[in-house]
Amino acid sequence: MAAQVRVVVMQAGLGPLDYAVPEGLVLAAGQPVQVPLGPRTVTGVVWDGLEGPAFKGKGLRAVRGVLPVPPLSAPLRRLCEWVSDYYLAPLASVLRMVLPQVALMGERQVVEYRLSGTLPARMTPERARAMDRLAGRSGTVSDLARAADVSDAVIRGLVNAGALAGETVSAGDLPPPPDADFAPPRLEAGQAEAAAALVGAVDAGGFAPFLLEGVTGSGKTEVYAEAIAAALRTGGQALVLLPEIALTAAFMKRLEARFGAAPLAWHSDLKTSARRAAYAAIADGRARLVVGARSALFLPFADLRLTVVDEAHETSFKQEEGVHYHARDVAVMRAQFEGAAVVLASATPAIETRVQAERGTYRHLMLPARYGGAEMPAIETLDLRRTPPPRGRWIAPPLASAITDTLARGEQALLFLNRRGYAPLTLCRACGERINCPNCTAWMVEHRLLHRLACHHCGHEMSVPPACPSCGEADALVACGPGVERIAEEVAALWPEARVALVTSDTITSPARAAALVASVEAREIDILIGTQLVTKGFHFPELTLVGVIDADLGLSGGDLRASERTFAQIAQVAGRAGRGAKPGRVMLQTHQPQARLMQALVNGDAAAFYANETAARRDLTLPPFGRLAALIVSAEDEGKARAAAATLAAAARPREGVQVLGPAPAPLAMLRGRYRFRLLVTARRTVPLSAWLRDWLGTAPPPAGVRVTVDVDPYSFV
DNA sequence: CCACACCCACAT
DNA sequence: TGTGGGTGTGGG
Repeated sequence: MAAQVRVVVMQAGLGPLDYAVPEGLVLAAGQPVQVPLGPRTVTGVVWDGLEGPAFKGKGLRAVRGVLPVPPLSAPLRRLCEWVSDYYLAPLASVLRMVLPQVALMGERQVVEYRLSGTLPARMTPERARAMDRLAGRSGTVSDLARAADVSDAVIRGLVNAGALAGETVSAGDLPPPPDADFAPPRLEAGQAEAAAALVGAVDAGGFAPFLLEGVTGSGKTEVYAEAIAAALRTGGQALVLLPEIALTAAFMKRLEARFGAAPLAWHSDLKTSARRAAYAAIADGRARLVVGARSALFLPFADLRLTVVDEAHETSFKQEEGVHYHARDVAVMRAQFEGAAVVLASATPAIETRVQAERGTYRHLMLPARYGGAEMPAIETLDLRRTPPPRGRWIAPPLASAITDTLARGEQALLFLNRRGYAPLTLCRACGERINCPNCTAWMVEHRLLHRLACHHCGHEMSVPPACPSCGEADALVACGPGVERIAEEVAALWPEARVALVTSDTITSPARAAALVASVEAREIDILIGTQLVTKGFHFPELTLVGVIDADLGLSGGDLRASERTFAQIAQVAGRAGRGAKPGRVMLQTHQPQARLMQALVNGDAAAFYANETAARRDLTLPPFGRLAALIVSAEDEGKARAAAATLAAAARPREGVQVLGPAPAPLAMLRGRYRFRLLVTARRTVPLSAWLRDWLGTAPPPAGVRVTVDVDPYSFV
């Protein structure tokens, strides 16, 4: 009998398919291949150990050929299976994260374009926009289209018009290898002890999960860098996952200083050629130290000895589209399959992670003090009920005078408000109309810098209408509430001479922009930073001594089970930006409830009490990690259809001890991208095999045409 | 996921 | 009689 193999084709909804192996072809498990599927040739991966009856029809078709990449390793295949199983995603969807299209093209030459300096004969708004955004960039047509947020046709038009010049390049060069012993730091006693534990685990090999906890500025990076050094010395690879790739520039510099060579960065901004080279180098083990966002977790490392999840409490590690996985949890699973060490590093670990450490599942390493003798900043609340800001302003007098003092001393201040844009709501003074997104149940957010209203959920944009769209009254629209742009306006009015930088995902759009920002802050060219959560992460500015939190209560509203934990972490993180150098830091929290437990814990530096209380509350209510949750969103363009499908699905649930199905209820975002949404929430005891139960349930109740059901196991977002 | 067949509505 | 859009299905 001729040899045959089972192949997972990268087509969601299709199970594994059997193919004949042509004479003379040797196919290892994990090998990416091309196979015929109906009239087409598609990509798939040879897979081992998949259940299911073999194809019994006649005329088994044969594998067409092998793709020029090495087979996916057994640990990576087991990880894919686990992710698929746990998060209820088709194996094909998981494979799409492992094998980005570009990885499969092998060594090939590509043409990269850059602005030539000549202007096209005909200029259009799209062309102008593209050229504006492409200054200083190069890449393939599709890279540039993505970077400029225009279609390929615009880029091709510019190429034909001579405004972009092409150059044929081969796959990019790799950075030189890092040197484990290039510049080892002097560690303080507590740091050295933690580092020794990590190094010991890396040297010993085998699965070893750690929680590395230390206040902001306690030197966690230096500690886990020793574990990276150990992984490098064994000849293996190390991966550092960061929550936000935009702010990695400064981080990369620190690692470069330690290891004498820049790590390999893996992020969505990579050009095609660089991405392909990086993929190949990671797969054959030449790339030794990789830094990336959560997608880097699925790279085909040849010999991964250590994964570090930095800022492991960050909720942005939870993927909210496609496969709804949590990178922190998947990192731990990958380490388990690889037989490797994994370090979750954080100043404010998530309750899930703390509980794992308490249970002894993770080893808990604690760094008690700030590094180099720096003190923790003094945190105080500022009662907005007693000293409110003047009408139409958001900075209360005590914070304003603290800023004035800080500027007078020549030091830097940071104002934090986790809200992009100018104002979250535009209201008609005449009729009370609120400007909503046409596709979502959400307000349109004014972005005054762009002269636009934007929906932060679906991306819908419109210009600010001159008159109320409802009653037609002219000049009646007013901006309500503050966003960071509005704070910047207020700052400009109060301190006209101060140099201000606005730090949001709208202004820091690339690692290059982030690097430029860091450089200008370090060079003392900036006096006041104003930012969203982007500024809470990883910055180290010695001259920054004052942090003002514009609205410490923001984020506490809404029925999110992690709301107060997340707020605590966010404020603790942004507070940690203050006083990291020799000068002491001061933090002011503007709040309407200074007596609240959360505010008191921040003021008293009593994280332990806060977390103990939160943990007890979760335990009492059997919420994660003491119970399990899954959220299902049933959506359709027709509201009635979505509602009916959700009800049918709920009714089809098979009763089981310890499992409860709640709902359906309209989802908090009742309409998103033009689809009506209903939500079901499943609660289960920790001992229930939730994923299997969900799969069984959903398998028996397929949704009708036009209705989509998305499953979110361990949900973080409750909209 | 995606190509294709099939059906129905509507235009020519 | 043609055609375009929605729907359903098979694919090894």
